[in-house]
Amino acid sequence: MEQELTIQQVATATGLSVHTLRYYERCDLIAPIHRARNGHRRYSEQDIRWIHFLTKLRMTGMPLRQIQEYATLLRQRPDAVQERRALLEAHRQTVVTQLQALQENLAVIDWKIQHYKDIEQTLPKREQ
Amino acid sequence: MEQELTIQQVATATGLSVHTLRYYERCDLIAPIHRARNGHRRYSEQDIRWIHFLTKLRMTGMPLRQIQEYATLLRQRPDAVQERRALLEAHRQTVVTQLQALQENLAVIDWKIQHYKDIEQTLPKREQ
DNA sequence: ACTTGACTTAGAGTGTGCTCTAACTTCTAG
DNA sequence: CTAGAAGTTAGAGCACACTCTAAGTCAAGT
Repeated sequence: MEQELTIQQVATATGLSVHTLRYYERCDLIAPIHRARNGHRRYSEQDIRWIHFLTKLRMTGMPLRQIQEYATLLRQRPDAVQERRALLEAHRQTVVTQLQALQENLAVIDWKIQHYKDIEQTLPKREQ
Repeated sequence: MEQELTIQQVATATGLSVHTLRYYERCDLIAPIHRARNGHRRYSEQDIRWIHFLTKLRMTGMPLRQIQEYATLLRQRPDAVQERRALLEAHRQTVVTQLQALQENLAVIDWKIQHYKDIEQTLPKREQ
């Protein structure tokens, strides 16, 4: 029942392009994928799960370099749970900071939008 | 009482580098800055205010291209308040979406961190 | 007169993260 | 047997946002 997916299927399932999947493997973000007899990649369930998680890391802005470190740790020292947690917590902190900054800057933009609305309401005139 | 700042002072005040300030001007994100007799830039209060606002836009991920459009609108059609508001509101929407995605992905990372904590507590063993 | 330091320009270089190309193989269907 | 679709590789190319360099100008201080 081991379902092995082709690169195209994985691309569809994860939203990454086949180019990106190969690129990530080249950069060691993904461990060397098992090959069919003809040399084509066959992704396992576990591969897919990892790819899903790595896209979460990417989408929170973790650089490929750091994901690569995490991935290496995961493969070479699977029992180094603490180290992996430390990496995730460090990243978590940068995301939280990023989130706060984003909210503050959004507030400024919202304020500006409101300012424009006020101007529009007090009849079409000029403004800085 | 018109305080005119040098590029270095503006860099310090805004957190941008002098290189970036000149680059932004070249890209039309900043209107041509008034020059002293020797050709050196002298930034006005208004210039500073605009640069501060543009950094908010940048920090929320607005591409330079879009900021340039907004800046052009601001300079060439100062009474086009509605158009500027439309640009800001479109951007606002992408920021809100971005914010939501960030929070969802952060939740996944938090879940993973908690998972690691659980493993660490149930004595040093292995894990996927 | 000379050095120092802040500025100027055009243009080259860099880092990140893809994205695409060319040339090739391999499998399947007609 | 052949055409076409899907995969492979190494490596080139691209978009974005800076970042730096080289060569020069200019004003102030010693």
